[in-house]
Amino acid sequence: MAFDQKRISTPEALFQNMLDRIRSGEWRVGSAIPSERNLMVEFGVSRLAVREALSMLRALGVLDTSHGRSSTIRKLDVEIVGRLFPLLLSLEGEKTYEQIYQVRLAIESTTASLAAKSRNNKDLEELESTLALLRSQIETDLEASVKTDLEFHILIARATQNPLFPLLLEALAGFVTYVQVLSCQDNPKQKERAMVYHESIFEAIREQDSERARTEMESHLRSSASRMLKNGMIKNKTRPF
Amino acid sequence: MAFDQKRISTPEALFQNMLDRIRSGEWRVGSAIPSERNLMVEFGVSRLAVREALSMLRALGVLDTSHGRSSTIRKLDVEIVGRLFPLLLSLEGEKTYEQIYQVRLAIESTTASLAAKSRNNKDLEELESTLALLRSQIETDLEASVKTDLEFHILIARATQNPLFPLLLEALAGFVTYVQVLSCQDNPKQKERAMVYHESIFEAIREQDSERARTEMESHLRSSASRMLKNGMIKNKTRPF
DNA sequence: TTCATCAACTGGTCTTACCAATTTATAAAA
DNA sequence: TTTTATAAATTGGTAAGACCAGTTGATGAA
Repeated sequence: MAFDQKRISTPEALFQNMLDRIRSGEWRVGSAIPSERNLMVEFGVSRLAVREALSMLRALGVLDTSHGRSSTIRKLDVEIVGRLFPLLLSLEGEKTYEQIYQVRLAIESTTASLAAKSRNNKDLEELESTLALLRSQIETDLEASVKTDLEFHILIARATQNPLFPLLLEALAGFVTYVQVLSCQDNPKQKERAMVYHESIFEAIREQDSERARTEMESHLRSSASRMLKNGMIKNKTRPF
Repeated sequence: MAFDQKRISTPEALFQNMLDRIRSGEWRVGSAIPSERNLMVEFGVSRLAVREALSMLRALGVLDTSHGRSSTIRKLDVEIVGRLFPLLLSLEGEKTYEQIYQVRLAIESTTASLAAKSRNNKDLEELESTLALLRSQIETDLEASVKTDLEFHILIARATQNPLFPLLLEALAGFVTYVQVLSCQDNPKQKERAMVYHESIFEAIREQDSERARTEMESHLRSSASRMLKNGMIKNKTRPF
């Protein structure tokens, strides 16, 4: 009786069935699916079961639902994969700053490099204005500058034109920012040094020098991480929020 | 009137709330959550709403439910990410593949490098035996070799001693594997070429040559990705099942 | 033809009730 | 006393019925 397979519940079965219909193309992307009432008679189940199954599709992001209208199958893009990253990371238990930093370095050295290749003019403008904002904030509102700092990094990730990068970065950064808030107030000089890096990175991206962008980003992250660790701000565990 | 944000429905709100509880650690992984009846009084909603919210958690694989027992939280099932891939592929095959590949390259070039520095003897042994298995499989069971291939990469990620890497890789690689299964049967020669790369990577990790490990890994991924795209394996035709 | 109005959809939510596993408390048996 | 059987109490699974609230489309008046 140990290997007692969990009997699939009605909503679960419906869910699988509907997923199959989507995969098989019976329910095509963009088109409307039958109403809940119709589904319940078709499957011969209660509306509750139908609604639970639909909820599951909704949770996966494959179903678009709004009040009076009938639900439609949603066009999936990589973004929904990315949406799961934050969850993935937050459920992993406690993480050290170093672990997150390692991943961040892996991601961001690539985003910098890719951004230099793929950035368009709009990206460039946004980067520049954010940089300007950041410059003003390190003199006036250090605390706010941390948020802007992160924004700058995310803009770079966005400039890769690959939505997975900003999503992943955001998920990672959620664990780190609050630590930086703690530490930045004490050493405005560090902030200024970081500013120099930011400008170098920006220049490299503007000039589409992907190698330099990568290098500068690496240096930037390495330097800020090492001071973070040296200052002992982090200690060990980080927990989101 | 136009920017009428979709009002979040009750189950949706519950879902978010519960997700937050999980993220914040209020509901810890492995522990049981309150019963549906308790939840409905706590939130002041109907049982239907509670059940729909729980269904969503279930769909993401973060909730373990069986009949008479109370539900328990579990780590996000990376498999469910994989479940989405077939749906993703049917649309923008190449674009999707490329985007995921970019992230994978970013992650894996780093894992190879870090693994060379941090691997212990046990890691080395596991890598070696997996490599041996892989070698035998490319002659006997090509299909199974795809799975072993992935395992090899994940072992490298694990050898970094940073649990975030294998986690991310698993989520990303499920997709790649799926595609490779489609394509590998046709070209065993490619498989052999990949084997050479695998061995180079292994050697570099064994010799703790992190730079070479990174380089070989990059070459390996680049080569396998380019043939994947060139062979037109992805296209849009890949409507599974 | 144009536009307002009103039915007939559609999803959103609650209530009540009962079934079916599981766990626990309880009482009987060893 | 320990063990074991048995009976609640608890938990999830499912159904049916009723309303509410947006949306859509047909109807009919201007």
